[in-house]
Amino acid sequence: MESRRRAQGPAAKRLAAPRRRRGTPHETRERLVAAAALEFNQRGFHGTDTNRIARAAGYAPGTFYKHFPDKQAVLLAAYEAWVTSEWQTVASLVAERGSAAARAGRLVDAVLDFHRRWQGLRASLRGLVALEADVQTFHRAQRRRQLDSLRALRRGAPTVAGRAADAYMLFVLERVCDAIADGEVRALGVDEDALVARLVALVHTAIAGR
Amino acid sequence: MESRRRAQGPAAKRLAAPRRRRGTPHETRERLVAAAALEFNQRGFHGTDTNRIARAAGYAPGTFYKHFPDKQAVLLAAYEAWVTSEWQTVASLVAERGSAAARAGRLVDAVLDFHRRWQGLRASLRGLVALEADVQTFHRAQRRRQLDSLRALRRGAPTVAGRAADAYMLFVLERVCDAIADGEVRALGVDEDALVARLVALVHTAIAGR
Amino acid sequence: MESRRRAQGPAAKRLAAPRRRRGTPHETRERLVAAAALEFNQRGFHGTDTNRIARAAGYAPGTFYKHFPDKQAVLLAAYEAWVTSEWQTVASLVAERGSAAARAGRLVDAVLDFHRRWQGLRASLRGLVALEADVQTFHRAQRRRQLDSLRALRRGAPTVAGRAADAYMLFVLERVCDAIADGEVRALGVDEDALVARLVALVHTAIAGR
Amino acid sequence: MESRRRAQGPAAKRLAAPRRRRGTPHETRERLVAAAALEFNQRGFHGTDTNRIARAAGYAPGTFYKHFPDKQAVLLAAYEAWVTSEWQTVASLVAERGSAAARAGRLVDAVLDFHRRWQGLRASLRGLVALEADVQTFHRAQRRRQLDSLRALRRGAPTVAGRAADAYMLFVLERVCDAIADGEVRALGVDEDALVARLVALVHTAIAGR
DNA sequence: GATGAATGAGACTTCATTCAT
DNA sequence: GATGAATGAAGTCTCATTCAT
Repeated sequence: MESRRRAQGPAAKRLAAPRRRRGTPHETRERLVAAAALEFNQRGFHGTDTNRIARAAGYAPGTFYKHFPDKQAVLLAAYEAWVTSEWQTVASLVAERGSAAARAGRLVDAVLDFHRRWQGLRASLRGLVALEADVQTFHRAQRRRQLDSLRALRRGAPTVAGRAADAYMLFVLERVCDAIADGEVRALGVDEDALVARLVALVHTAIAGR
Repeated sequence: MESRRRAQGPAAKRLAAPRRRRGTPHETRERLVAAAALEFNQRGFHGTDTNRIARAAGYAPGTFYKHFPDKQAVLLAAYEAWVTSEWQTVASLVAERGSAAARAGRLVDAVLDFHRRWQGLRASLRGLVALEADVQTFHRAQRRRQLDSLRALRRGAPTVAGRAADAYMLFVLERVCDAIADGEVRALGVDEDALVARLVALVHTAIAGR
Repeated sequence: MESRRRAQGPAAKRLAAPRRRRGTPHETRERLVAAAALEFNQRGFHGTDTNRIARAAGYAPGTFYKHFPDKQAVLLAAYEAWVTSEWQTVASLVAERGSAAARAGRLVDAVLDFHRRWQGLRASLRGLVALEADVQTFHRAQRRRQLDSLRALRRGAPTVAGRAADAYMLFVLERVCDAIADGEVRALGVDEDALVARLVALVHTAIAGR
Repeated sequence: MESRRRAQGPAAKRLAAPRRRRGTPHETRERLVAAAALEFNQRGFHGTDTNRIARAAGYAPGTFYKHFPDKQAVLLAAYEAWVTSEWQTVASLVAERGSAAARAGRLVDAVLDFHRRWQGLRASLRGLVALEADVQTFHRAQRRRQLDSLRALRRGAPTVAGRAADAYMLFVLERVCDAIADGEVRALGVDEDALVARLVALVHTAIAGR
């Protein structure tokens, strides 16, 4: 009954692991971010797990942690990719030729499209921004970038009033697009076009001076 | 029926008796809802657990499930309590005497106050509305109630355009108040008063016709 | 391809869980400690896991964490139980009637027996004491208790020299008993009885004055 | 055969080139052993991983497994290197001229120094010796070498009694030096010098006959 | 009605090991 | 010989939920 030690035995050695090189680490990371964005968008941050994200990207669980320290880190990466992409689109639309009205219309359409595609991710994010300090910090940094870009677009004087107007526009645009994107507007029997028209008017004012 | 106390043995300790918080089932339920609202507000839906909620309310884990089928159910109950309370306040403010401008100001203040107090709960909710069918259904029902109330307040013609305007106002009010409530506005260096002024103007227009 | 949310479905509810009340929580805890002691003793701290300990004690994995904050905590509990038990035995042997020589002999036998039974646990402990601050703190507290008890047993002057002699005895007793207990002595072709005799002599000196 | 450098493109960065540490396989192995010894000493066997060891030695994870079949193998290699080094030092000290007392003093100092430097490695080892058959076998082989060396040093009769005395001395020396090395003695308020004096006396007896 | 110990699926993360390059 | 991205089994811990008392 004594000294029953050394229990590990030969089975202590870990098994092999067939693996396929599928490009650069950077590509792997991108695949993970893309898979995570999709997962978060469809099931929410708390509705998936890192194993599932890795599998969706075509990798084993461990691979995830070679590229991100934890689950929250991909969220941030996915968030950043999305914001960057959206903002580039917006910036190029604003810079286009054409009447301010036309540009405003295209801009609202583009934002609406982004919100439709990333509705779930956005919803998850809002919950996390309120509770996770890192996410909040990141979110505010993005917002600041947006505001700064807006100011540059306006070429106007960086008065506080201007900044408040910009912020107001961002909040309104964001919220109304969310409402349309997640189907709330339609479910409420509210006319989407009427809301879009309001948004276009709002944006028009903001970029008209340019 | 309320005298159920632990029979105290002869050597009854001087320690404050465990003091069972008894009462009607309704009271128990209310305490649970209140505790849940606080918990969700502070730590988010995924940041607490039902045991913790029960304990915060002064009950054992099992008690929770005597009153709610699952965790989501309290969220809905807490949500309803909050919306009802907010809307009663709003309705009474609108109904007050005084200029539309004054009433609009008080209304915005009140909404802002609610958002400040329930910032965390609101943030959690947004994530859940997008992901959980039941929460979404519930949320839309509340929204419909709000729109219907607004229409009644306006006493105006229930045109679709009016409904769109009301919805727009709700979305804007909600989003900007959230931004102020969670500190985003201040962190961005944006003038809060300027934003509040915009909200008041918006609300003023909506209730002016009354 | 949009809004594919609400993925949880009915399977989101957790399943039932038949459970049997097997006594007081205190008894549960004791069973867990006992099972952990056995596991650590046989497979080492890093050779088992908390799920296995729980199962060995007749419980589900979660039960473990109702009684201990983490794996290290049971280690400490098992350690304490063992030290207490050993020291009670030792103290009662020292207190017995009879010649100092006879008592010294019985004491060494008893210590040796403890070391034989808890050899694996002791070995694990030594590694942890060096690396985990909490374990080290705990270990030193136990050691201090031993030294204090020894001083009391000696009834002698609490001189530093006396304390050094006591510590020396403890270390030697411990190490040689370990060597005998884990079979090293026999494997080396060294005469166990000769070593035991040395220990008895050492202990005799220590308790002779009493 | 050593000129394998990354072909540097035309735009070769000024950054210090990756500087491959090449050399004979033997050198690679030695570096790995040295790095492992340090890692085990600081963080314990279960506190590091083979990737970390490889990196610390300046290599990639795969390189480790070109030189050792598994993690345990480096431990053994590090252990052997250390024991050999210690024993060479001890042997040369014993062989020195001078009084037995002086030599005993220097020997204890040397052993204590070794224990201080390799405290963590030693602690890890003790846990593994009890649990891993290979480590135990290896450890006993080393011990036998020590005992045999001691006998040779004594030039005396290889009686069993003598062997027991040698073993006793080794155990005591080892344990007390460990206790001093890991700070336990000081933490207990025990006089280190008094313990060292006892060790010197013990060693003196052992080598006096020489 | 309330209790609270117990459940167990499952999420997050680690790391010894492999193999295509 | 070396590389290092990838592997995947496994361990630690959580928490929504149940049911015998």
